[in-house]
Order: sequence, then structure tokens, then C-alpha cells
Amino acid sequence: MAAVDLSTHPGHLARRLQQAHYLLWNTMVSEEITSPQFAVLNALVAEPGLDQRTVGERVGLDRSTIAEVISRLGRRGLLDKVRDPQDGRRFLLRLTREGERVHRKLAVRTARMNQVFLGPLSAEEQALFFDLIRRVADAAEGLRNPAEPLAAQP
Amino acid sequence: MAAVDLSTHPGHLARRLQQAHYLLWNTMVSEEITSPQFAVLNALVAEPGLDQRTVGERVGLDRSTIAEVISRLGRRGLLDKVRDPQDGRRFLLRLTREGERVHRKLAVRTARMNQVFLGPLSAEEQALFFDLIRRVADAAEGLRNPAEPLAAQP
DNA sequence: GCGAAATAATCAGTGCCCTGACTATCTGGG
DNA sequence: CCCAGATAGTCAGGGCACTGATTATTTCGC
Repeated sequence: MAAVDLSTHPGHLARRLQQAHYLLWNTMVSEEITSPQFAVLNALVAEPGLDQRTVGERVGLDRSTIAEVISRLGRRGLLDKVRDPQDGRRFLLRLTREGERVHRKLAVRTARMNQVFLGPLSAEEQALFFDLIRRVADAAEGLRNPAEPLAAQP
Repeated sequence: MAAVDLSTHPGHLARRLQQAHYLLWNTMVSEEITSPQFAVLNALVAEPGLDQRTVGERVGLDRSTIAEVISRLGRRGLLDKVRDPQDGRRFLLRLTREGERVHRKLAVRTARMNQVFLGPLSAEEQALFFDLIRRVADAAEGLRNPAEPLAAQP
């Protein structure tokens, strides 16, 4: 028997972490608006008028997924989509009043949820938690992107 | 503007971590077999003859999701499903020869991938990484499960 | 023995996530 | 000016993940 211990597999742990977060979000934040949807609302609060692709970049979603998320937010009346008059390929996105209201409400609840979620860790451990995950995720993303050269030699 | 910094939101980080892992898995381990599917193969190498629900428990998947994953592995001929003669509700699961072969092959590649994925961290940091994530995930799961009493008073 | 509660699995429905193919639009070189 | 290449968005297809409802089987209480 050559079975492996999954508790030392970062992918398995990442999946479990995300599932645990999903459940807590559902009970403490919202059953309607998901965490990725909130991330999109948040990006548009920070930078109103972004186009779809750029929002996806900001929150880390590919073009297909961001299209679905935005369509759902649009159906709920939380954002408006208008053609960019300067560039007919783009849609410019902007929150509605209701979208801003929902963002404010959920921002408060999200902060509370994060406290509960990270409750088992001390303040220093929380900082470490962020740092370690961020470094691993950034490095893995860097492996995909061709590592843009500092000065391109023509 | 009341936008929030997502890089201090554990849920957002967990999602990014999982996405990064997904991409690396795809390039370094397999495009056919996914990480959850490997987890199921691994559980059945450790304990052949488990039923569906128990496999789900071992790898952390609910009854619906585990059914899909098992159906896909069955279609690929990696496991067999037979009715439990003792209990007609259950299906007993067992890897085929091919299933065992695939598990062995992927176990090697997975170990290599984990080294690359965790490469940015020192050995102590890796241990910390596992510990912190596990504690957060365990605590959050515990919030759902009613915390079984040590001695049930009848 | 028999009917009610519990359990294993399935199904329908929703949402996230990716890839690869396609359409529409824009931009730049000849 | 016009077409080739780049870019924004959509669509089809596959897989993961959850809830709530349903079906089949077992088990427990009487």
C-alpha cells in the first residue's frame, strides 16, 4: 500500500480551506452574493468604470468566469454595463445605488467573518498566514506568466 | 470610496491559492486526472472496498460531488463499483489494475509538483504553512459540525 | 412482523473555474 | 485606404462544489 498523506499536500489543504470559507461565508455574510461577486463589487467601488477584462484581472478571474459573475450581478441590478463610446469592444461597468448599498452592508459582515475565520490564529500568525499564502500563490502565478523582462532588447 | 483590501481576506487568498495550484497541477501532473480525483484514488489505495459516502468523508467532498467524481473515474475504468451484499444501499469501491497504475504514476509527479509549488518557502515555513492552514480549516469545519459530546448522556 | 426513522445514493438546480473556438472591433503597416 | 494582427467579449464543453428533494434499503421500536 503506497497511499500518500494528503494533509501534506498544499492543493488538498487549499481546497479544504476554500470549502470551509465558503460555508462560513454562507452562514455569516450572504446566501445570495458569493465571495467572488463581492470581490467584483469591491473592485468597482475602488475603480468605477472599469471594463470587464480589467475587473477580472483585479480579482483574479479569467474572461469566461468574470463574464458569468458580471451577468449575475447585472441580473440582480447591482451594476450597469454600457458600451465604451471610445472603444466599441469594451463594456464599462459601474455599480448602481443598490450595488453600492449591498457592498457597504457586506463589507461590514465580511470583516466580522474574517475575524471568526482567523480566530484560531494569533495576530502574528495571521500576518504569517497571509504572507506565506501570498508568496506561494504569487510564485505559482509567476510560473505561468512569461516573467516580463525589465528592459526589452529590440 | 470605501473599498476594502482583498489581500487581507483569507477567502480571496484561498481562492487564488487554489487557482494557482490548479494551473500547476495541469502542467506538471495530469490534464486528465484532477487533484480531487487523485485524492479519491489515494483513499482507495489506503482502504480498498470503502463505500461512496466514506470516501467522500476521507477526502472532504459531499455526497453529490463524490458521486460525480466517482462516476468519472468509473468511466475511465479506474475503479469498480459493486453493491454491498451485506447492505443493499451501499456501493463498494475498489481500484482496477489500471487505477492502481495511474495512482502510482501520479503520486510521483504530485510529489515533484509539491516541491515546486512550495519552493518559495523554507522547510520551517512549509511546516508553518501546513499548520496554519490546517488549524483554520479544522476550526471552520468544527463550527458546522455540532461538536460531538465525549459521553452522550441517555 | 410491520411501520417509522435513519441512511446511501441519485437528481435537479445554482454557481465557480478553466480551455479552446468564434465574433466584433480596433489599430498599425504598407 | 485596407487588410493583418491584436484585443474584448461570447459560447460550448468539462469539472468541482453546495443545497434540497427523491428513491431504495435497512434498522429499530413496538
